[in-house]
Amino acid sequence: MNTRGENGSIISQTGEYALRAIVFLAMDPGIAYTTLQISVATKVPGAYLSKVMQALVRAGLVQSQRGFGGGFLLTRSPDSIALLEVLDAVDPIPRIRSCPLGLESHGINLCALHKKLDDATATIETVFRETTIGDLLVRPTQSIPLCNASQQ
Amino acid sequence: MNTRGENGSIISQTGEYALRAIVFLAMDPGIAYTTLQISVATKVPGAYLSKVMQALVRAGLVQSQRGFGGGFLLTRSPDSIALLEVLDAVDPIPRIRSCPLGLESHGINLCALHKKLDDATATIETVFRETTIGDLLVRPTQSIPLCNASQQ
DNA sequence: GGTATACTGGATATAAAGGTCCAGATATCC
DNA sequence: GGATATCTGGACCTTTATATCCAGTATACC
Repeated sequence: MNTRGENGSIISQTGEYALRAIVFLAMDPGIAYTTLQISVATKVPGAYLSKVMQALVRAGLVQSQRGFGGGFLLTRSPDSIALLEVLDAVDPIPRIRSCPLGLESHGINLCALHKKLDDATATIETVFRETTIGDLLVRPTQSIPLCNASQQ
Repeated sequence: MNTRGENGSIISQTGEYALRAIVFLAMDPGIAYTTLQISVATKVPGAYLSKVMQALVRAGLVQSQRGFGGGFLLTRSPDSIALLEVLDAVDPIPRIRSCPLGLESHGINLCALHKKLDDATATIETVFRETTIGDLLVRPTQSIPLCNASQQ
């Protein structure tokens, strides 16, 4: 019913865009990049990226600077930014907090289903909480990752 | 950018509907239930559930019977149906198979990002592959789960 | 101060997911 | 064989996520 032709990820397209932008900025901490520069490098539609960056600024993850020489800049060290924070800034991972069916007449087994679904959600939430942007950066001293192998 | 007010799950709304229906049918294997009955019990919009059931029939998970006394029926034992099969029937979990940016000029760090995202996806895919509908059913011999506690 | 650069925020457009409706096809019962 | 029950499939509507556009504002340079 849903082809998911474009997105192709468990997180929203917007969430992915936000992560791409933050990772890109993290590659040169201290240097400001414009929306256009980030857009080209990360292949995110410029006009939409503009909205995404605004959300990241509001969340305090990124600092903006207008005018000539302006652009966007991380406010913190990449090692201190969890992937989850970035996702939360634009599109939080939805947890199942109450039974979607209501309590009255719902079967106990459907309850077990939602427990399982939320457990799975909690698992990836934990992964994203414990992984930082810094973890994704390839340092010069480290070996080159299997980039070609895992993509082609 | 996305409130996700309704769905509230890491899988699509449609995927959740499909799971609810299958779990419901699994509670009484061998008995046919109509769209209306399933709809009421699982609180899935009837007209839409009709579409979801069609997909489950096409996938071979469910058998349909028209006319008086008809309805839907599981084709297999609940213990042999993985959650992943149900999701695949309506809305497969999207894996990241190739770099969303293309290879040429993309940063190696964005590659690491997608690797991480796909790893997380693979994790929940595995959970859903190894959990069966039967696992969600509460047998009479088992104790009552913490249904009220985890929902209200 | 004028000009060019760049973010901000609101309005609007497009695409996809979710949802409805109904005529048609089968099946059962009497 | 008529009446009723039920799934099927196509057309259509609604809502949400994604994406675009542009006027406004702040900043830097000369």
